[in-house]
Amino acid sequence: MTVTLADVAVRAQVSPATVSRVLNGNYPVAASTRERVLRAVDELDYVLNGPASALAAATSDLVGILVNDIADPFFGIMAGAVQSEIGGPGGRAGGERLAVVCNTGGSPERELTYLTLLQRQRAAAVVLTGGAVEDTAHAAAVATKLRKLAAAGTRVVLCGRPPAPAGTDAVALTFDNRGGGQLLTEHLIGLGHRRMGYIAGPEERTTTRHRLEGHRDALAAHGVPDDPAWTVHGRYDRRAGYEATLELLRREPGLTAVVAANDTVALGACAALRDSGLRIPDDVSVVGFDDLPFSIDAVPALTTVRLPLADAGARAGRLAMGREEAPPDGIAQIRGELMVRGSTGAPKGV
Amino acid sequence: MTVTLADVAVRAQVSPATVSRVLNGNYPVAASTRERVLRAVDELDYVLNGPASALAAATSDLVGILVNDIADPFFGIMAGAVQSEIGGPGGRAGGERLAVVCNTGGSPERELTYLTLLQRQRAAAVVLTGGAVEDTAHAAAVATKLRKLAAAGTRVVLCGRPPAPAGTDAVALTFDNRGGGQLLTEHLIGLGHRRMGYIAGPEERTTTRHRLEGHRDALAAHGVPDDPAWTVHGRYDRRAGYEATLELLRREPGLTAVVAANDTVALGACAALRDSGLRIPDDVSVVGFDDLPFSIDAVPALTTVRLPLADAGARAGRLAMGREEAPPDGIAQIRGELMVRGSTGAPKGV
DNA sequence: CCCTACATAGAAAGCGCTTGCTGCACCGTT
DNA sequence: AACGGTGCAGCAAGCGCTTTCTATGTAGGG
Repeated sequence: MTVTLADVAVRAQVSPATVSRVLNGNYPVAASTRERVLRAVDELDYVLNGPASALAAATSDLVGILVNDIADPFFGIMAGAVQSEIGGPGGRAGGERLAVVCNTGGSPERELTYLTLLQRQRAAAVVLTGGAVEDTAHAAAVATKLRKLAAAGTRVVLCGRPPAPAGTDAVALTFDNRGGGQLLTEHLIGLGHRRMGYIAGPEERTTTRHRLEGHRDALAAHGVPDDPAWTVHGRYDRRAGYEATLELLRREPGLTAVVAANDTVALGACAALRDSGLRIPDDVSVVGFDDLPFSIDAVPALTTVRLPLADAGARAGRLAMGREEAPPDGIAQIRGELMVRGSTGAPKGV
Repeated sequence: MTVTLADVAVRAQVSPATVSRVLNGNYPVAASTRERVLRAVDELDYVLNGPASALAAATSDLVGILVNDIADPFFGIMAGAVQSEIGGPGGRAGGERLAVVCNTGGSPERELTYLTLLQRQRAAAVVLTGGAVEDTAHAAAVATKLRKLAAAGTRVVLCGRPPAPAGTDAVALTFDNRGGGQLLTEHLIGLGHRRMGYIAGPEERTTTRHRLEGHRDALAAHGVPDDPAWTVHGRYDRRAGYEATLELLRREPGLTAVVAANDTVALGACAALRDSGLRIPDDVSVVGFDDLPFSIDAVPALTTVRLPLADAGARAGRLAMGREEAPPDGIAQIRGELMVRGSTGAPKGV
């Protein structure tokens, strides 16, 4: 019923082997023969059977991209950039690759399951984005999985994620979350803030920890008091930012600034402040992290740290395709850039 | 080197056929045998070879999701919902399916290429999201492709997209863009607006046309003048909204409202108005479309039409899996809900 | 004019899995 | 006691492609 390689071969009056070679272009085929084959392909409207091809060649053209939340532009931007580089349609590379974007929802189990699924598909490469979960058992399981993937010829790239344990020869592009956190808090300290609330992400994520550490480093470096009660953990979403802000205000009505784990959380914080009758930045300054597209449209525009998400994703894509050399030691630290905008100002009375 | 079904069979002292049947669970296998097999699978850490399985069974567990822009939450939300329903890890269904999210960037060619790629992979289902391009040649090409996919057993679902030509037995979940556009403009007319600018999306998209038609229908129905110069086309992004607004202001400084093609564009419009020294909604009212999460955080919050993106995506996922009955005629119209918020008010002097 | 070299095409052996059919116990019937 | 069922397991034939190895035709070199 469906057209197969053999059908094309018959029509072009050549052997199946020749058709395969024309299609793969990795073996000399006389120009006239090639043309005949291509015409037959066209006339029969032949479409290669991917699974069969993958089975015979022991590799597929699938590239997996693991993200925590596909509805979050933070991941969408990276995923899009990866995809544009791996040579899918419209990508600049030749071979046509299919990007498989997998939504883990931040769940370690799902992450593992997706890795198995990709292993099952004999994926050509896997890109893991976003922070890792700090759970020893899980980290070990992931490392094992990655090692197996690598052993099976799947290239593994971490994008915006801390390096995997040694042994996994995965290339890592990590964001300098710590440095970014420091930048932000130093900016606030420089403006005169001394009582700053911190809305952190989920406790067990590396991203959360690093950003928070950066904040604390800055506080310590400048001798600014750091009350544990001024830090609240929550999810990386608007709602969490809203609620955490109300909670912080309850605990310390005298806060002059709120440092949010990321831009989305910061928006929630802004909403909560506004609803509490506080003006930004006159009463309370707010900072975010990531510089997602909408941050500039907040009113006032959000002071934040810009992460080059698209660049990082593109680079990860190239690394996944072996089109770019891995950084020394397989690790590259990517810095963020402080974007000072309207949501921060000097505290009242300074 | 890699463990195969045969290895497991040897270890469990059964035939490969039995192992396959245990794994697929679609054939009676004695409990004791099953257990032995499962233990062997576990001990050997066996991972099924997807391509081989797909080849032999003539179907795969890949589900394709085509989106215009993966970095846009509009699509991210739908894609995430589809994915959670198709039974990937964490999904409620049993079988483990891999969602392949394909980023067309709105390009017809890429759309076609991706469909071919999915056809090549013998995808179990394909979900197309977002408006279609109104180009006869392209539409015909897509229809042909969809027909072939369907013939090959791939289920096709359109989500937020107008129904495909008859013959393609694709189920369509379409958004009532026209009705939504009408709602918005009627709301403005009701507030007293008479000079409204309209920032439309790219000309050739169905979504663009339908929303614009809704707007014009409302104008006509209420006898409000409709100057063609008050409509500007642009892309569906913030930048386009910003520039289009400046252009509209240049053409007609007396505008009292700006109707944007979607929320993202509306944000750009707000920024342009603000930068022009105009207050929202005191000087100019603004409305968007879609009600993306960030719309409520705009200041003032955006009046818009809420589209149940997550619900629609989930439903599309279920349809793609054959877990939900198709609507009569294979078409379901999904209405939007008017969300009146702070960005609209009566024009000055009313 | 024969021999070696090169360029191309073909034959055929899998790749690892699924599945229709067959085989064989064991059981309840007549 | 012979027989048809029924429940499980195995055999073996592919699924459609890639790729190694071999065969052939042609062109040059001696």
